Amino acid sequence: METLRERKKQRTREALLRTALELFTTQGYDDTTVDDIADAVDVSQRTFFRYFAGKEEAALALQEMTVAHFLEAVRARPPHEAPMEALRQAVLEGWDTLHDVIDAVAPVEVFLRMYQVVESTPVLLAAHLRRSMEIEEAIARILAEREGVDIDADPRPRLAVAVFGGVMRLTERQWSTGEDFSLDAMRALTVSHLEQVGPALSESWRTR
Amino acid sequence: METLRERKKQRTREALLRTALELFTTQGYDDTTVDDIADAVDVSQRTFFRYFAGKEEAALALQEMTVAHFLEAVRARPPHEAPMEALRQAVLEGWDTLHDVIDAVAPVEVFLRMYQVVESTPVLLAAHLRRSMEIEEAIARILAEREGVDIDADPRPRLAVAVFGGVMRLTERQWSTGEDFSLDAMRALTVSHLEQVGPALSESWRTR
DNA sequence: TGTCAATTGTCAGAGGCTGTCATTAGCCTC
DNA sequence: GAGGCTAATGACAGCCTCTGACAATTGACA
Repeated sequence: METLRERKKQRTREALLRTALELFTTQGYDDTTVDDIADAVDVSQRTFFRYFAGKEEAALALQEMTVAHFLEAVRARPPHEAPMEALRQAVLEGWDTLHDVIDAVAPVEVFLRMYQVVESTPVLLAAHLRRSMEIEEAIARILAEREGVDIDADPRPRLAVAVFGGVMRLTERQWSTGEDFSLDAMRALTVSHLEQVGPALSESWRTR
Repeated sequence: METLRERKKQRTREALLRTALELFTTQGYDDTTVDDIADAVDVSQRTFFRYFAGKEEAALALQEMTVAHFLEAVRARPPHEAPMEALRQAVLEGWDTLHDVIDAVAPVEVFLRMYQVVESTPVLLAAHLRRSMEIEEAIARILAEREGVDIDADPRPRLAVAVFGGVMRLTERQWSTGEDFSLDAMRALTVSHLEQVGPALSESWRTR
């Protein structure tokens, strides 16, 4: 944060983001116009669009901050771990260290409430899912490198990530619509779901 | 198709849809405005929005037509099949009988090209993914009923569908970006991917 | 044929987003 | 520290998606 100019820019961006999140979580995403946000920060609407590609980008900014963090966690997993176990541990680690990434911008509570906003706002949920797809591709590449296989010749990296991603998205949904909306609950649900993937894929469920 | 009024409505809707698909597949989704479509059909823009909730709905209309068809295929699977196998057969059956559903509105080629448009247009891809999520919930309910388990007490139906859905979305993506963009290729890729899910989830990939 | 209801067109307007251009304000050099 | 340079902002104007409201049209039906 060198010059005054850069500090001002930083402050404007943070003010815009904080205000946007505040409005999104209190009056909802659709009921918040870009003008509302810009007016509250006392800048022109045009300025908002110079900092964010669109309303969506502001709404998903917090989640985006956790992405790099999670990818790094995957990369840092010890090589002897099996692929799925590495993903599992990386996710849990990501939740456990969420504060380190989020706190500088917003309290974790805002992050959690935004999660619900995303899940309950069709256009945001759609954007979130598309972004998740991109992230899955990135993870598949990390996994392939980790295991020393060619990602274009061997389908297993992308398949493993697709399965993992499917389970994680289900977990997100269940979590955000359930009653216990805490990080602990998310952690527990993740563990539980990953444990039951095996049984769910087994031949028959009736021979339980 | 009783009255003249209803026939006219039907014709207007079909003209709008056909024109929309034509324009989307030739000049792209983003470069096609609703006015373009309405003008080509010689109706007002307002009329377009009376037939379709938005541009998206027109773009995804063909895919939507196959959904009910696929759900029916799942329901029709013999009860002795294991859940995952039932889903697998239903999907393959869906592809094999695509003509029965699509041909009345558009040639299969248009369906295939729209698939590529959807996959390469961010906003459409996002909408498609969100819709896929809703469909997964519907399938999970069918599976739960089939197997006689409580969908809210037993996580296995949703988990199985989440895994299956993850693999199918990967398959869609690989297919739409590959060189062989035929129904046969889709069929083959589906079979191949589902065969390799097991190995991809196994402990280590290096002991191959 | 005349009444009723459904379909459509027209108009106005909100909201997201972009290009353009003038203005402002920080930065840097002499 | 005055002046030139450049980055950031504001102010418009405009396009596109989508919606509400109202009037005009057109099919349905007695």
